[in-house]
Amino acid sequence: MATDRKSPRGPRAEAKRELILACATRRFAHQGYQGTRIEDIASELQIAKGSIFQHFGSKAGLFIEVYKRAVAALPSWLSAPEEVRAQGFFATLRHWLERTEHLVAEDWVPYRISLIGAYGTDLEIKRELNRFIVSEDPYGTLEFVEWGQARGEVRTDLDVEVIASMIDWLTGALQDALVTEELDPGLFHRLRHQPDRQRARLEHFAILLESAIGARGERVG
Amino acid sequence: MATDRKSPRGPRAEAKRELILACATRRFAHQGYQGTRIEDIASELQIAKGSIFQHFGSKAGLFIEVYKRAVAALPSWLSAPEEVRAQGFFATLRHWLERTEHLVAEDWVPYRISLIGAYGTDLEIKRELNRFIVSEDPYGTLEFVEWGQARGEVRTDLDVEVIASMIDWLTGALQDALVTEELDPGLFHRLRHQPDRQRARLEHFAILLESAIGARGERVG
DNA sequence: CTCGCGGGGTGACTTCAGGTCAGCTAAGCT
DNA sequence: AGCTTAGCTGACCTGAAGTCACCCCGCGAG
Repeated sequence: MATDRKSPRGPRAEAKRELILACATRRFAHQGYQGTRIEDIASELQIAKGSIFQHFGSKAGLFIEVYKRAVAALPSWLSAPEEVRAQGFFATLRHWLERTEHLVAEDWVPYRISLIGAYGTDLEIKRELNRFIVSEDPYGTLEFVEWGQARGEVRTDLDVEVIASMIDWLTGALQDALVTEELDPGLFHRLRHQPDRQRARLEHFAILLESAIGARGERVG
Repeated sequence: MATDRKSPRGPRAEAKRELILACATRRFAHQGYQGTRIEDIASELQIAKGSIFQHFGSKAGLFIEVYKRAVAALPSWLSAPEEVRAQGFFATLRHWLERTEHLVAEDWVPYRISLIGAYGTDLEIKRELNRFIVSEDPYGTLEFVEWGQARGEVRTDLDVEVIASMIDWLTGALQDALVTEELDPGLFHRLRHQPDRQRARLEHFAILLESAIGARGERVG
């Protein structure tokens, strides 16, 4: 698929990498993966196309780098303000659910990149991205769940991985539905002009999650 | 993107459409979207490449058709055997969760196509597929949820759409994790040689779903 | 039986974007 | 100033999607 020449490593090269990444991030977010042409990035930056391949090996390599940065820039569960965390696990979870729409409005780009990584490339790339997510756990979901268990708010009768996966899958899908109409099964974009009903829907998901993983649902066994 | 010439409609043409779809389905399932070349399909069938474009307009058009068929071939929730349904909503849900691995082993192809449609193409195509899923509801999740509510097993204090979306998202993600290691955050493929532990994990998800949407969790108010 | 017609098939050709590489430029060292 | 080498360049290559002018063949009319 790609060149295996070692990419430039000097300090001068680092600055250029940043430039390329910034430009690529913007273009991927707006045009999608297929819609972004390496040639365009090069000409926007007034550099040669070959240069980009020198640095990132391939279009896929460039996207993977863009993705890692974007995802790392998204907030982790436990990075909520102290006073929110003090109110507990589900308050923290609600805090992020409610903030998602604001955060998306403020800076749409990393959410969009994360979404394009999830759905808009191909399985080869997806495998790579998934490896990254699993090994880095950038949102710190596992830690978050363990924290909730330690506080006695989250059930402890099921494997942490199972609970964390459920949270990741559900909140990920929710986020995607909020970011892009294409992925919304009619839950939010159909209520574009009724923000209070949108918020009610988010609260419904919070209720579902709380019922699912809250310690109250625990089975005696 | 594609040709807009009207595709052949005669009865003779129909047979050829079927041939192309069958071959394309197999190749998409095995090689993925990007990895499948129209040229190869044509030469396998001993027909001209142009012929395929005549029928389906573009590679994307061909895939969308393949996807619709594959998804329509998957079982809907309420198509479970009578004796299973008689045991109720969550028994039916468990029935499908447990059967997924068998069904996948028996005929991997439609699951794989559904997965490739979900993650392995691009957002343009995904929009089209999502429209299909939303408008056709091929698994009948909405109906299934209403049936569960009518039996008094599923909570009625939240919108049906919200509950149905949760089921679709979660069981979809589960299915994908079972079908393809690339999408598994380590829940199943790591336990490849311990089928009983895999089954336990599935049961854990069933428990989570039951806690989430069961009528027991309903809030008074 | 032949002729004309049109649905459908054909494959060489065009386009276009990712990827390559032999040579070049310039920054830094001696 | 001369040497070395990291990093840049852009013409070129490749490979796959998509196009289209032409052909073929089945069929009904004469």
